Amino acid sequence: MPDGYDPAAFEPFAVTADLAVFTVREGTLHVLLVERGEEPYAGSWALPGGFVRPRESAEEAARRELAEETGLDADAVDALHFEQLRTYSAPDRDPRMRVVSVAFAALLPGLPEPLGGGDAARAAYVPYGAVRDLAFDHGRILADAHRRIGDKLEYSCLATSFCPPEFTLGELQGVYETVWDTVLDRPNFRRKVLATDGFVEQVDGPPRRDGGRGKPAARYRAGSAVALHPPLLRPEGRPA
Amino acid sequence: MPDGYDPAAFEPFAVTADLAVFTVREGTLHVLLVERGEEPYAGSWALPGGFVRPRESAEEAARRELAEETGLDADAVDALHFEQLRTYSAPDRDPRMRVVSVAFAALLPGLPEPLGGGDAARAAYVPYGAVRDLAFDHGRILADAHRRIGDKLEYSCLATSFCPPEFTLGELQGVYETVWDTVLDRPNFRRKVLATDGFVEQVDGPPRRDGGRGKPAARYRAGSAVALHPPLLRPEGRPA
DNA sequence: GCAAAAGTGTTACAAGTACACCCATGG
DNA sequence: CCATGGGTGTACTTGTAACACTTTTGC
Repeated sequence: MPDGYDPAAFEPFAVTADLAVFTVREGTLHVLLVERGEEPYAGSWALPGGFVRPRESAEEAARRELAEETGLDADAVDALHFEQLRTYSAPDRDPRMRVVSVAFAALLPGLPEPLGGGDAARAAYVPYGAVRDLAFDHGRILADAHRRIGDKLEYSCLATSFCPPEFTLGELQGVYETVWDTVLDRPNFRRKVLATDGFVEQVDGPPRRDGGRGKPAARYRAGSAVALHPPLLRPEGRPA
Repeated sequence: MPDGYDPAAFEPFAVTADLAVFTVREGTLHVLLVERGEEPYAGSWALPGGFVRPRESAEEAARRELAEETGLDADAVDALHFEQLRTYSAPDRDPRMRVVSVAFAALLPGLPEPLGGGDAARAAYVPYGAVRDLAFDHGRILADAHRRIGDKLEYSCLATSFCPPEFTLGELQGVYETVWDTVLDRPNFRRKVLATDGFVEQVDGPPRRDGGRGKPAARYRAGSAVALHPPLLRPEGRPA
């Protein structure tokens, strides 16, 4: 036993990994939520998550839980952007017992992934703006996650994680506009992205035809860069 | 009991709060370390920290532990900059039992604070560059904390937390140069800081005489701003 | 032809960089 | 009078914002 630790003197702590999973669908930011089946908060929506098992880290638990909830296979989940947010440890955050939650943010490309089987609980992608009254302190966690993702778009190449393997600059710009709820100048956005080494790289071959009107767009892949120097700052004064 | 949680099926988790406490002393970045008295890692240096108690959050535990280690009174500790870093949860990070550590970074103004009583263990401010072979994964935690503090100097007004209540712009610049291990252009630094509303505010009265040579410097206090728009970017290509 | 989306060019302005230079003080 | 640190001025370069304009497609 560690010095200063008397197991009998401490009520047990449980450790959970909770996830704020974002995706962009049809120009709207969505969050993956599950409906709780039991008290407390039965019938409320909550973030997906679960207990960290004895032989796994919080990161491993988060990936495992996400695979279970979404039905994605392990390889697909491994490829996703995952990021530890922070840990929520207020003593009363769960009325039943002492639960410390390590929160993660994850980004899904906006594909028509149906929610596979997984747990019996109902799960759905809910528009971010329509989310209300989550269970526990999950509303707070979700708000923190949203702020973090928005901030990270400024100085990292994160936005490509919201896109399928091949995408157009218009789609990439849509990610920024959706998460920031703002409108960007297309010519400037384009120059900025292309001027950043390793942010995106053009794919050879015929341009993208997605059924819509307008000129077909060139296709791009995510590049090898991670950081964005200089940053792509979000317009401050005028939020759309 | 929460659904899906069977206390008997899980070995107990212990939760600790560990601290990376930085201060600038005589132009060098220092970290507060404690010497371990017991196995494992007896005789090694480690980050200060301790177990989260049943009725406190990890943040409260961190502040309590810091007060105990440094001998600072509670009010002084409450005024310090505190920031949750991330949580370290690898199953084998402590060989004795399952310990999840919520890590924090804290900044002390560089005053000649002697280390008060506190625990029996030896504690010291160690130059950051001289730190080697910390116990557990504390080396990793400390490196993460250092990177985070350095990054935050760029886009927040954090640097004033390293300074006493009144300081000169030269001292503030010294904080940046010490943490980043670089040299900044004084005129540009000055303009940048003064151009940022609420970063610092000048104190009336006679200029600062600190015994040294040179023109006496005007004194400043930390302002009310928290963020730095636009950021004060660290020079990239030429470190020092 | 017209709307819609992609892509190019240009201009005006703000910000960051790299200096040269003057000021006040202690030794 | 000179070394040292504080403070001002300025030219140069880079990055951003705003906007006009051309191209290629579907209807």
